[in-house]
Amino acid sequence: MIDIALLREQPDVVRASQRARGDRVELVDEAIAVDASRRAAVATFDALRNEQKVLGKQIGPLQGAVKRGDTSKQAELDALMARAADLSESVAEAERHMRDADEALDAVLREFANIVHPDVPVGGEDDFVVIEHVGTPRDFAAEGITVRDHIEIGTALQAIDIERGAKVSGSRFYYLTGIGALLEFALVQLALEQAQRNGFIPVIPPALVRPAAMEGTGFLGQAAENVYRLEADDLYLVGTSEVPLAAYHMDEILDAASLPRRYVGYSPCFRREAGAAGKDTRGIFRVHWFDKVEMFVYCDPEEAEQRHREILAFERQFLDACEVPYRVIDVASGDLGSSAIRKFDCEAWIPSQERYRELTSTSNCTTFQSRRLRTRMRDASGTRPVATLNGTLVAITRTIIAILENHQQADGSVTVPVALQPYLGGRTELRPV
RNA sequence: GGAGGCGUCGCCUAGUCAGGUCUAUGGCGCCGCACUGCUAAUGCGGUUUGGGGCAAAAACCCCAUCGAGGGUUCAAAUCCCUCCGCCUCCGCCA
Repeated sequence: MIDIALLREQPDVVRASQRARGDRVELVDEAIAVDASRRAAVATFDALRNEQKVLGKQIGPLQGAVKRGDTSKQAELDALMARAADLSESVAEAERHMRDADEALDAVLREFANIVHPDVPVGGEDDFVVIEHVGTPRDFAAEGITVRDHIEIGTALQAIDIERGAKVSGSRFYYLTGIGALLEFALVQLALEQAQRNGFIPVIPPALVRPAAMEGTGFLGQAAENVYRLEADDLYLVGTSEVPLAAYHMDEILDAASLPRRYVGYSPCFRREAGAAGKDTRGIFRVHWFDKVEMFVYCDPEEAEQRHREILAFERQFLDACEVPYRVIDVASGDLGSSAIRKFDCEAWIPSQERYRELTSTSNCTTFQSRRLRTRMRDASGTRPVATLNGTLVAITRTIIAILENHQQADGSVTVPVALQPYLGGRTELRPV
């Protein structure tokens, strides 16, 4: 949710943001009108309610006097009671109006996505700006290697079992077996260790959350069709541990001295992939479930940009450890999630596809999520919403793809990145079984 | 799944049976001031959160807020209903 004060005081900033995202610009004036009528409704109710309370204070003692037998006050009491009865109806009506106006304002405010950062490249999905390339894709042809994709490699290693995943759970499901399963634990351990060195508190969060948590993090808006819902229990399966980590401090006021707070969560991620029919159907690139280690930071909004860069650096640190070539992109305005003002993606080179694909992603959500979740900070100057930021440390399936494909050898084996070796019992290579 | 208890402004707590002097009590903690070689102690004042008004800030005023929502009433922390959460016991499962 955006700041209503910004809408009142700098509507042009909001208009520019709407324009950059390709969202409706007229929404700004609609919201301003709704805000004005809400304030009028509030003022009316407040005045009537005040009158009612003043009256109530007179009735109390008067009734006490009458009860004690002072019948001289009876007429005065009756008059007041009559007025109070009238007023009661007006108050009730004013309250209904106020409540309707509150809901209307809330509804219109929720239609706004976060205010796009001025440096974000304007445009659609393809209008991103490449910030940097790291590493160089191998020239497999020069090495005399016919590139195999992660399914071929993973099947030979008996690390990935797609067929049985489909048999048991349907398309876009898989089993990780043997070295595949070990690879997950190795990646998770490497990630958690790195994160702890960088000041993150490890968290195993719940992967099922109540509607308020899902709603508050902004996933029931434009992304709703990709969320699994358990109808019988009114719970949602999270698509990322960003959800339980963002909702962790819901309805809390954090001491400014305790910021920034850095959490790193490990959880399964469930995605319906409703809009992606026919897309990336091969292998484990796009699946309904995978495990992920996710960084989440609460900080003073003043520091948000700096913290964002920091998270990006942590993502790069991990990709460097995996020894895969990648590039960093500044995602274009039209492709930002509704909560983010800016998003950097790290895309790894996928040899079988001969292109860069998203492995990790970090978003600066400023105060957008915290307003909905009522997560605030308190310092000498008072209370105000905190900023929240998130970033992937390792999305298991895609990272396994990148490692298997980029480190494949002519004999069918896969070289293990040095940083991962200690977590794989010292293995330097993975061999077909 | 069954039975019972509980939910008050950071923490603890009074108030709920008998609705109106509740503008929610007191303690702890915290902040400010005073006093004091320093610290401690003491005294005084302040200390939920959100919204609205005053052109802006401060001050001030008003409204809402006693787990959430609804109802009864001129009036609800207090009475009634529903829901949520926590605790205890029983059953079931691990």
